[in-house]
Amino acid sequence: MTNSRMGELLGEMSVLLELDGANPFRVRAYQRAGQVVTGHPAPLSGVPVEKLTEIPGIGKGIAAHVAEMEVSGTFQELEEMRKKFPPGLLAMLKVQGLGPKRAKTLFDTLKIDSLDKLKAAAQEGRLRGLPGFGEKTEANILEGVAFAATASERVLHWAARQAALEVCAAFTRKTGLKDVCPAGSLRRGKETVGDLDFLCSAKAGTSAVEAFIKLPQVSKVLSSGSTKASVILEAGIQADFRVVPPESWGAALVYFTGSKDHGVALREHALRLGYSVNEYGVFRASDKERRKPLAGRTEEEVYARLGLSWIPPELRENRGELEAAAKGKLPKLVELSDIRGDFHNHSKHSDGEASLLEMAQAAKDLGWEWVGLGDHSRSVTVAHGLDEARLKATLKELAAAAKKVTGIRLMRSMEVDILKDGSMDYPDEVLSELDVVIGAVHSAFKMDEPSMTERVLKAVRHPKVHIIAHPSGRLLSGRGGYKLDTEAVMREAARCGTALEINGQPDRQDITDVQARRAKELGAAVALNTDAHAPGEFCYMEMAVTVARRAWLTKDDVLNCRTAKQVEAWLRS
DNA sequence: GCCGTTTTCGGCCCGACTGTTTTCAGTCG
Repeated sequence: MTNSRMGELLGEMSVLLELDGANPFRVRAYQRAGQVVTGHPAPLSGVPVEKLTEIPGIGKGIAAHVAEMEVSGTFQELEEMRKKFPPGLLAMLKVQGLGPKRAKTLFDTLKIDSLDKLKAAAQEGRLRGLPGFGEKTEANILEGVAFAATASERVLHWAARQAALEVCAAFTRKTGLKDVCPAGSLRRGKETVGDLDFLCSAKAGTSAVEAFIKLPQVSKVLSSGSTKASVILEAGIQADFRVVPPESWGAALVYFTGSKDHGVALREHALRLGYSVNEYGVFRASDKERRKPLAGRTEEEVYARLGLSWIPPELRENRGELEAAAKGKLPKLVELSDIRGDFHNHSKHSDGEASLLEMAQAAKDLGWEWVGLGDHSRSVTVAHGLDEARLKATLKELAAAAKKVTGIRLMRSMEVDILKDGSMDYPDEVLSELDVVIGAVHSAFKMDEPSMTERVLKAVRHPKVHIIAHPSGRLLSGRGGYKLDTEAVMREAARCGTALEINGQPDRQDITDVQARRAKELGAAVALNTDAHAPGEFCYMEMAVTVARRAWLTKDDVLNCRTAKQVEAWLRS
C-alpha cells in the first residue's frame, strides 16, 4: 500500500471524526498524520511500529492503523466510522459555507446525505428555521451546490500561474499599487492549485479591496470586508485577496504562503521561544494586545526573529524544513539560472512543431550551453516515430544545423520506447549512434505491477539507456499512471547510474517532488526535461525546476547544471 | 491522538467574515 493511499484514509478518518463531533485536537492529529504519511519520502509499508512512532505526528495509535492498513488495506476504526456516515455526506462538505456542524444537523434532522437531497431541500425552503440556518444560509447553500457541481477540479500549476500573473498586472494597472503578489500553494510551487491567494501591501484607508473585486477578471464576489475578499474568477478559480500594511508584509507573506501545516508548526515553534506569530508580525507572547511587533516587514526578518534562516516557499510543507532552518542546514536550491541545457524534446520529424534547426536556435536563444534534440522512436506510430532510415537522415541534418547554430553543443537525443518485454525500440548498434538515449513507456499501460516494474527495470539496467522519461506515466488531468514499484526503480537506477527524469510538462510533473527527494536520498541522478514539442515549450524547464526545488534538490543533484563537457563525460560513462 | 529543556497530564495556532444571533458559533484559510 502506498504512502499517499494511507494518507488519504487517515485524512478521511479526520473528516469523519469531525462530523462525529470528536475532540478537535484528535481530528487535527489524524489530519496531520495523513499529511505526514503522504509526504514521507520512503515507503512506510513494512516499517516496524516502533520506527513509525519516531516520525513526528505519528504516535502509538496511528502507527497501529498504518500497520493494519498494510495488511487489510483499511483499519477497523475507519470502517466503523464509515458505517455511521454515508459517503454522500462527505461530498456535501465540499459545498462552500457548509461545514461539519451544519452538515451533521442536516443529516440528523432531515436525513440529508447527498448533494441531490441537499439541493432539493434548499429549493423547497426546508433548511431555514433549523438551528443555525436562516434564509441567507439556505440561499448560499443552494448556490454552493451549483458551484460544487460545475467547479473545475484543481488547476494545473502553470495555468494557475498565468491566471494569477494576469490578475496582478490588471490590479497594478488599475491602482498603481505594485506590491501585490500570489501567495498560497501557487507560490509554494505545488503541482496543482485549488485556489489563488493574493497579497497586497497598502496603507490603511486605501480602497484596494474595492478595486480588486471590481477587476474584469472577477465574476462573483463571495465575501468582502475592509482587509479581505473572496471571489470567483472568470477562469472558474476561487481567489482570496488580502491587504496588509507595509510593516506587516513579510509576516503576511509567510502566513498566506502557508502551507497550513508549516504555519502551525512555525507558530508552535514561536510559542516555545516565548513569541506569538500572526499575519501582522512576531510579538512577545506576553504582549497580549499585540501592540509592538518585533518583526514583520520582510520574511527574512520574521524567520530570523524565530532563530531560523529564510525558508524558500517550495519547502514550506512541514517536512523537516523548520528543523533544517534552525540548524542552518537548508539546501541551496537549484535555480532556473543554473540550468545549462535540456535532454528531451521533439521536432517535427515526429510530433513536434519545429525543425531541428529551429529547436537548436531556440535553445541557444535561452543561453543554454548544450541541448539534446530528440524525437519519438519507431513504435510510437501515432506520433510519427522515426524508423532507422529516417533517424539516420536526421543525424546528417543535425550535423548541418550545428554548422549554422554555433556556440551551443547540439546532441542527438531520442525518446526510445521501452517495449512490452522491456527491450528497446532500436537495436544496440542504432542506440550507439545516439548521444542521449531516453527510455520511455508509451504502450500497454494496463500491465500488472510486477510485470511493468520488470519491464522498466530492464531498461534501467540497459547499458545504453541514460535516462528514464516520465517514469510513472501519469497525466494530472486524467490518467493515473501505470502500476509501478517506483522505489525499486529508483534503487536500481542509483545502482546502474541511470538518471530519472523530472518532466516539466505541466500535465506530467513526473517524477513527483516527493519521489525526486527520495531519488536523491537513494543516490539516483535526476535530469530535468522540458519534453518540448515546440520552441515555446522550452519554458517548461521552469516547471521542472520548481518540482526539483520542492524535492530539496541543489544544482549538484541535477544533471542539467553540468557543463557540456561534464554532460558528455556522464553520457559516456 | 500527539507530545514533553516547565509537563507522562493537560495542554494543543491564529484571525477575518458571515449570519444568526442579542454575544457568538460556524466556517474558512
